[in-house]
Amino acid sequence: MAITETVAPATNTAELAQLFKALGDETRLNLLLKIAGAQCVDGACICDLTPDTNLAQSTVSHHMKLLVDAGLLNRSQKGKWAYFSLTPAGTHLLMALNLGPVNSSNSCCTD
Amino acid sequence: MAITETVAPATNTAELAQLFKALGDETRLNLLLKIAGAQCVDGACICDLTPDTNLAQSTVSHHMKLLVDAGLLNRSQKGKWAYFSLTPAGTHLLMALNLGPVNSSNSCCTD
DNA sequence: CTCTCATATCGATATTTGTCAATATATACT
DNA sequence: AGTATATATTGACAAATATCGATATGAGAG
Repeated sequence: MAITETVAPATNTAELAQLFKALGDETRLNLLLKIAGAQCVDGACICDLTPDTNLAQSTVSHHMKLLVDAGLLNRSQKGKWAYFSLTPAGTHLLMALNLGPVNSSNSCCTD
Repeated sequence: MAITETVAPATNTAELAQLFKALGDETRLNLLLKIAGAQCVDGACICDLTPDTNLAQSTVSHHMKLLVDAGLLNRSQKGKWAYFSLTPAGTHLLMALNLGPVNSSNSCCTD
């Protein structure tokens, strides 16, 4: 049995568990899903994401780092802002789980 | 965006996070995958599963409970032994993630 | 250069979680 | 009944984690 390399960046159970751990927090899961929903625009910056959470900015920043480290999100600096978007692996994972607006036709922008 | 009911027993982000939390521990993940691999036979009992883990019996029992509570495993008592097997949701989830020996043709027993 | 704003990092703390040993429960077997 | 075995539950403890406030970093703007 091969741990899939198509769905996740994980190659063994330890890494796979780490990936699920990243998803296993409601705050992070909501952040991820919100970013998945923002794929049509430009991604999302922490300033956009923080208000919904009712958490401190530092806490949100910490969660984002975990999601990036898990290979689910990309981080790109644009001026003062840090924008986050799904990695291919993250997109693939959400698709496999039927989560988020990114489905088989990921042409949400061209509609 | 609807949280899928096809892949997971979860209906909202809190439950979904709980599901991922159940998967987000290497011990539990290994237990789950081993049980997935034992689907051909009769499921697996804790006495079979415990030795591999190098953990106390009570710890394994505790993890099994979490996996059952997450909706991933069924528990059935057979005499003195408790046997565990994947729920349909658990099977579906592993298939979606391309994990375990249970793939699109789940006819592992008839081979 | 200085000031401001967005984000990251650090240190501290409260909560959660994984683990074990001990005990309880429940199911056979004699 | 009495014993042995398989699993669950309980209580305790250590490690991990989520959170915050304070501070640091870094990138425009004036």
